[in-house]
Amino acid sequence: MLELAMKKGSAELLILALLEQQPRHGYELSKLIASRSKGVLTFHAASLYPLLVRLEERGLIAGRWVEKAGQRRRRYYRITTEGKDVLSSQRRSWKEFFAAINRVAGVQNA
Amino acid sequence: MLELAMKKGSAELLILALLEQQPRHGYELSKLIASRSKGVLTFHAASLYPLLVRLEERGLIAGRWVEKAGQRRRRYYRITTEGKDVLSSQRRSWKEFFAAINRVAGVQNA
DNA sequence: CCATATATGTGGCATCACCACATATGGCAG
DNA sequence: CTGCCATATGTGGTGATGCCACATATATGG
Repeated sequence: MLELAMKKGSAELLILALLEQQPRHGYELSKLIASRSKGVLTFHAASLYPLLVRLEERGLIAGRWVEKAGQRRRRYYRITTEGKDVLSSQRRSWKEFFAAINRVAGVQNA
Repeated sequence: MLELAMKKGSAELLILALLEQQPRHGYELSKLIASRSKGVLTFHAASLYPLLVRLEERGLIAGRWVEKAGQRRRRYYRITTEGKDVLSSQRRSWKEFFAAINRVAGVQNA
């Protein structure tokens, strides 16, 4: 498993990117992050739900409760226009970050 | 400037990588990280010096004071054998982390 | 009937980068 | 010669964020 520290701040990017494709609920997001990263990234419920609340407070995502028979209630989130802007900006920042790390520490050709 | 959160944990990798090349002192490390990353990464004194102490306590680097006339005292650090092992392992982890982020969030082709 | 997966959430803790500040020396401009 | 900047190392307290343990509630399968 990866070190705790290096994961900090990545959850926000991952959530926004997954919600860009379609609205999803919290549990689905945690499973998707784990499966698509092949188990490398795993964000726990205690990290994820408070983060979703913060993202909604900041207006980057919008949630609504969906109740269906034979299912526990789910809160589906969709990305907002502002969220898309932030995602686009974060993708650039992460790319820049990766490039900088590679330049200094030679991760790519290690 | 990059977001605070995404930098967390990267300082350790950067320091070990720079010390792999040759022994250096704290101030030099902070300047090197800033210049080689073209200003994208900037670790402040208040982050760097405590981290150097922690790395030395963990046996990954070893420091010694060097006093020269016409210079303030400097503490030069060299990477230890154990530090090289950890660096190698961290390079792998970061590479894995980058790949995972790219798979989930599509940073590479954004 | 009980364990597991689904589904959301809280309280307290650890980690780690930051700001503000402290200390000390050399060199340069005014 | 005085003030300011770069060099050089360090501390105390704060904020952000992920984690563990725990709590709650429903559907499904053995």
